[in-house]
Amino acid sequence: MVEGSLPGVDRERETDERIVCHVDADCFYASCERLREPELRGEPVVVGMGYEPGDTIGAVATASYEAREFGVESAQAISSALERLPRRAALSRDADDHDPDLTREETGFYRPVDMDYYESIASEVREILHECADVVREVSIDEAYLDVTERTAWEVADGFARHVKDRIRREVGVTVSVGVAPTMSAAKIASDFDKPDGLTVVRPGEIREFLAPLEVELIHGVGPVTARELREMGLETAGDVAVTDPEPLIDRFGERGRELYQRARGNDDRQVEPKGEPKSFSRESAFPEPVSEAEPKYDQIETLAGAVADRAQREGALYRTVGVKAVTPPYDVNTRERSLPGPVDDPELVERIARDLFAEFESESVRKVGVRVANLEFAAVDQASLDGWDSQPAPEPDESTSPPVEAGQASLDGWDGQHEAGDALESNTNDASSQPATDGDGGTSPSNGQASLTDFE
DNA sequence: TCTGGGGTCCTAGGACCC
DNA sequence: TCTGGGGTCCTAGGACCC
Repeated sequence: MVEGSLPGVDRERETDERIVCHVDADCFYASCERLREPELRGEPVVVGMGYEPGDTIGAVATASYEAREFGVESAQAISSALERLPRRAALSRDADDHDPDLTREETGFYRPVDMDYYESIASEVREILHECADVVREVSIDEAYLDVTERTAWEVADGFARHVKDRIRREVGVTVSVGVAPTMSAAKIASDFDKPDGLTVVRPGEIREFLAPLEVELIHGVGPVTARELREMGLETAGDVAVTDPEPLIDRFGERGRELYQRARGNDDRQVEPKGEPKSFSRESAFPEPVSEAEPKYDQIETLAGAVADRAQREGALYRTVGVKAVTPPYDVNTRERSLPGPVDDPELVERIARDLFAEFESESVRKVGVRVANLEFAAVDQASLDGWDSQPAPEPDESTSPPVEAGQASLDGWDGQHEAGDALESNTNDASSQPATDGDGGTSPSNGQASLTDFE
């Protein structure tokens, strides 16, 4: 019943009176683990990277509310988490390994991240969300905005939200918190307001009052750095920001300052829109301790380059920019990137460019490395149609599969010794970038290939 | 909090073009 | 060529989010 629109209400609505629902799963990874391991219910559960017994680096991805009571938090290092909440298995397996005063109640369960499984649960949730709304924006695996303007009305919005929550709990088995408000930004804050298993409705006209007492870091987009600066400016709450002179905010934070001011006042005219294609793919990994020797770093760069290129290929993405990241002690993040004259799908080239860009850090102490591809273009075709030209089982460096590579190599002259003297080699990157546009043999380059298949999606 | 991984958006300077 | 203004692309870094 709540899913139908009520007679007489939808015609009169202004566009600025949307009904936006923000749905946020409660400690999603932990809930998923409990789904397949019901013994974990009611127990402290910590899910994270590097949680295979024996791993020493890693961090908390999700801590159940029981685990949070011990001070375990998201993004915490595994070592800190284990100090606050020892591993339950350690208690039972090795009685000498822990404080003898430790009771069962002071230990928790640790599980490694299993994204494939969480993804499968998330897709069940997504299905329900799409049945409940006309427009859904998935923000992450456990979070989405719904525009439900046409499906409900303010008078019954809480019943609608309850219905969404109940369906997800009954049909999937995880709990979510829901916020309903006239704007995305207020809905987001509302879903967080009463977690876990929360339901908060903020009606039009109530936004300012709802936001006013909230600490500034609760505003989306305000992190530790901005929060500290705001406090230095004497602004502690959203209400403080809402009534301050916006000029100093704009001077200090630019566009973000303007936006922050508007958000604090409850103004946010963004519409709920589906997410669109990704803009980049990346992989990174940390060493157990900083590495100075070149070899292990290059090995890792190669592995990551391969993984990133593989991901792009699986997703049907061409990329025009390749980048690397080197994190040096104490925690300096360095990035280098290079753009190619045209989009390619060429794992070998990703590897070569990544190695080349990384050379600068070859002999430096590095604690973490990463590889990234960006400037993506998606071939709007299904995998079967891709088989003909870019999904060969063992892709040969075949000119016909990725013509722009040649131009790319030209821009790499000087390090791989492949160049001959010639016009292309005098070109700088910007000159070279005009080449795809002047590509005369339409149909042979991947970008042309995809253009002709656009209608598939 | 001595620090994991995968993303997004913004800014700012320089190159280059008209 | 003592020299304006606008626009775009590229690169590096930073803040933030989950």
